[in-house]
Amino acid sequence: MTEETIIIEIPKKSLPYNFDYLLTHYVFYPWVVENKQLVRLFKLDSDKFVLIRVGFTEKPKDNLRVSVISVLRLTQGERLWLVNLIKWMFATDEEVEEFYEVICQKDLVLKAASEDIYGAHMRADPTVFESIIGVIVAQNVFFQRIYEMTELLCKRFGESQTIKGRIYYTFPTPQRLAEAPLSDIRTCKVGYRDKYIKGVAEKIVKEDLDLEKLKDSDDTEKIRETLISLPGVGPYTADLTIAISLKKPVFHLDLFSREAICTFYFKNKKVEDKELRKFVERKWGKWQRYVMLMLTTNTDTWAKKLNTKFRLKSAAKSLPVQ
DNA sequence: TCCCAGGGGCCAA
DNA sequence: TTGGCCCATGGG
Repeated sequence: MTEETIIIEIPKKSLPYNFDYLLTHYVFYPWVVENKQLVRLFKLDSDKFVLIRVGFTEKPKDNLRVSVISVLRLTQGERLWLVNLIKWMFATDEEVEEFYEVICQKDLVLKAASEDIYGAHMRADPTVFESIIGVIVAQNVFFQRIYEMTELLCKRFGESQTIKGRIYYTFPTPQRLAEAPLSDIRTCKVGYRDKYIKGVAEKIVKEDLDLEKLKDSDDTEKIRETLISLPGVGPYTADLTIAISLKKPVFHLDLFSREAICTFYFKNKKVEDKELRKFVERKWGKWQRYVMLMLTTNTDTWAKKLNTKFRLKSAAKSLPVQ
């Protein structure tokens, strides 16, 4: 068992950086929060298990402080791979200053929405597959339930390691979910989504798809088509996956985001999807996915500042973990 | 009990 | 192409 600490500097141009936001919002399994650190287990291609604990230090400047525990010593290449993955997941190179200091300041709604999570960077999943499963699980349920579903999936189909007396899980691989009986997946309380989860996994395995390659493409229309060809993936799942996993400038329309846009920008009037898309793309361009993050995070809370009632309850805040 | 939820597949017009 | 229904599960 080896342990080392890696410091990842957050470039000045990427500030402000709100780490507290990451500790308290959208913390889905296999991520867990321990002692103000985001903790999770990975299995590398070389089959080595690695536990990372990502924390934050402000002095002498804003850094991610990552503690890496591995059963077998990592090679230089593996360490580099891990650092790049963490930078990607924690969006340390995303230059959000213009968004928070300019875009949000000149818009009353975004100003209210951004106050409590000012400087938030959008955390990305390590793989596109994980994002797809995460979004499928979010279809047609109160968002609060996806915390439980992802936890059950990881505990049932992920691999585990016990480190310092605690047990940690990896996110399930496509292989593992592809070979699982539907009834086993169903035990994770995912309901009718069992066949979507297995279906996506099966297609990836059978057709030897490499969804990570999509990160290199800028043809979002093509990417969208590719994703929608997967079972259980429609426009919502594809768009949200592209936004959170591929970091392309798109946004997702769902019951929640439609209602948010119509409430705050169209005086509660119902508006066609086509028009909503045009409106968002034109108004916010490359920042549209950050705008959607603001509009859909803790909406019912900040709406009060605008003397507006918002019907739906946002479940962006994860339940407090010990 | 019924209704609804941060959709997608399917099938009839 | 569009509109309705169904699909599990859990909370109000």
